[in-house]
Amino acid sequence: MTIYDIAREAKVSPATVSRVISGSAKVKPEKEKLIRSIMSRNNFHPNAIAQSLIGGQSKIIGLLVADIRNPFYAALSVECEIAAKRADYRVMLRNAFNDDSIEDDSLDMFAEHRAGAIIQIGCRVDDLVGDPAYATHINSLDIPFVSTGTLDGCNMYTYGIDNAACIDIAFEYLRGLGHRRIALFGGRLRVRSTYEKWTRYIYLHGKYGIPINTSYVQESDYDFNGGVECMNRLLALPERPTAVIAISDHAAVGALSAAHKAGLSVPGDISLISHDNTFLTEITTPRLTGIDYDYEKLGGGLVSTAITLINKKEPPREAFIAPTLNIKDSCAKI
Amino acid sequence: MTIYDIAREAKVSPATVSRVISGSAKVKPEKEKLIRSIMSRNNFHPNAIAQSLIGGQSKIIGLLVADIRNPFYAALSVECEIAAKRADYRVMLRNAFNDDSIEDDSLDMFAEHRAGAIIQIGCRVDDLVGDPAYATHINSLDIPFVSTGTLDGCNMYTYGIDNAACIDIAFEYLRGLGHRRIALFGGRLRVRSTYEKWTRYIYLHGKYGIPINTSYVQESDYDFNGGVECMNRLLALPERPTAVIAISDHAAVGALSAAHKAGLSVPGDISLISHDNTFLTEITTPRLTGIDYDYEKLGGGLVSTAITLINKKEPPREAFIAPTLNIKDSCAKI
DNA sequence: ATGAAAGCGCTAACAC
DNA sequence: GTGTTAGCGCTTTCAT
Repeated sequence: MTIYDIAREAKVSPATVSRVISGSAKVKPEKEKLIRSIMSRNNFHPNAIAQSLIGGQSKIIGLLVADIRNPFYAALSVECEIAAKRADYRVMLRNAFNDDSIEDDSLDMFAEHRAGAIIQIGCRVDDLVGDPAYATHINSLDIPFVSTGTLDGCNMYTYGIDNAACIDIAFEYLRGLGHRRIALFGGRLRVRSTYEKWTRYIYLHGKYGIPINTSYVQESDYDFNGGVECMNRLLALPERPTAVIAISDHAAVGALSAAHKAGLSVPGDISLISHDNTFLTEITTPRLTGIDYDYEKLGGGLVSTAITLINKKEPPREAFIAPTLNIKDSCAKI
Repeated sequence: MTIYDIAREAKVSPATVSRVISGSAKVKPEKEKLIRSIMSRNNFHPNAIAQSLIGGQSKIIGLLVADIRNPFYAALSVECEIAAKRADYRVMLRNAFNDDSIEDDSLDMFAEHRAGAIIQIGCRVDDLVGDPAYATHINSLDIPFVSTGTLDGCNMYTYGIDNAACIDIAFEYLRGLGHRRIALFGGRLRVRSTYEKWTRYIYLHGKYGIPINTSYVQESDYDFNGGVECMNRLLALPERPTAVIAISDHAAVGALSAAHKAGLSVPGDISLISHDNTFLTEITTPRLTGIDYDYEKLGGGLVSTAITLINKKEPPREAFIAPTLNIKDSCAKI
């Protein structure tokens, strides 16, 4: 079933059928009605492939994420999909699993499908020190590239989160509750967002003249076990912190578990504040207070930046959304 | 950059370039080497759109899930993507969010992209009583349709989970631990998998001559709050169960939380067994014993069924993988 | 308002 | 082994 079949049945030219599909030009109402009825009677679906072949570009946005099983990426991907749909674009999702070769391969796959734009969330765009080869690869594609992160030497656009502000909010909140011995843990310094948070953490200590206890800053994986390990290390300290900022919900849940196992009450004995506000914060006891993002705005911003570029307009090179504090039950006055 | 440009530069015909891209026929090695070098020097990516236009079909498998933020769907989607990639297919993911109109729209979108097959996990293929209109819609597409569920009147293939076996395993395990007052909760009877589990639960009571306490079977949402509510209802019973089978990890976490809030120990006072074995089972205290699925096999089976159909072969109409028991810390001898 | 026809980038059948 | 050529289904000038 093609527009030729429809045209023959409606006794019009294929061009006329095309016009009613795309609405690109006026067609006599009675003809249009006839054509539409023939199309629906035959379950006709215009061939997006043929349509794309003409423009040299498909209405697909390639979405490359680190791992959709991580609730943060899942939440953000969903918002990207919704935003894309609103603009009549579809999302082609790929997981990179922190495997460079999958990441490269995904880029090529998007290129082969002539994606209008590529959005990447996680993996090499998160590195503090970017991989030049990856930047070159991206540049060679000549496809608009948007990310929550950045990559030096890459012609790209960033729509991300204000990481320093995350720490500002968490720190000020804890400080307002009377905390002075505040730890920050989880994550890797080679990840830019984490690096920026750590930097801000140090800056704030300087600002308020609080001495820095280097043991209060701990590196780890971003997951449950990372949180467990960090918390155990902190609890073993001679002078343990009264409050803890975790780099992710997942790590925070691990930290909470470790604290409970050590017989401590949260927030009675130690306050805990998290990042990402995924559903995990709702299923723990106590529920986790944490830094929240407007996922809809973030996903919408990524997509609209991408679509602006597809339309040959110039969006801002960088934009950062402001995080907010979502107060639940895991922090208390000291 | 097209194969024509490559051909001109290599002084061969476009067909020869096509041959080296697809490997569909022998090409003199020196020519092939030259062509490949020209392609890579120019970052040439063969146009998948043009390729698809010929076959009338793309190498895309449409994957329709209820909600990727649910860890069960995320785990399964990932396996589908990996399996598809291995067969040189790409996955186009769509979330339906239990919204019928999005579900229908997604189907049409897949059809427009000439997806080779559609895999659906969740939503209307899970209903005990199928929606005939949806079946008609699927049938009209004339695209191979594979699902973990089923839909009456629909020309489709099922690759799912043996739900009765889930209950067999859980029930036998608890029975072996000495439990006789076993509750089953969560989920909705209008969902086929849940219905099958409930049915099996009742059958097993008959088999062992255990009287059924109708209050021990509770309907609810599949999420955290559903679990909380069910557990609270069970705990309010004059004779409360000694063990509980939750319909999902999410609900189990809620149940655990409710039990703790009521001052009960799990598994000391009450045993808890879950379904799905997502990462949630690892982040609770105690870690949750539960029914596990071989996600890789399930995702692989869905995809290979789809690809078999794409290749005009006939896979089994129905296949069900056997669940297993993953023993952790939430069940104890009575 | 509508039709005719060229062409998007590629593959496959056919010829040599 | 390799070139020629006819489409795949659609959009889009260019006429009318």
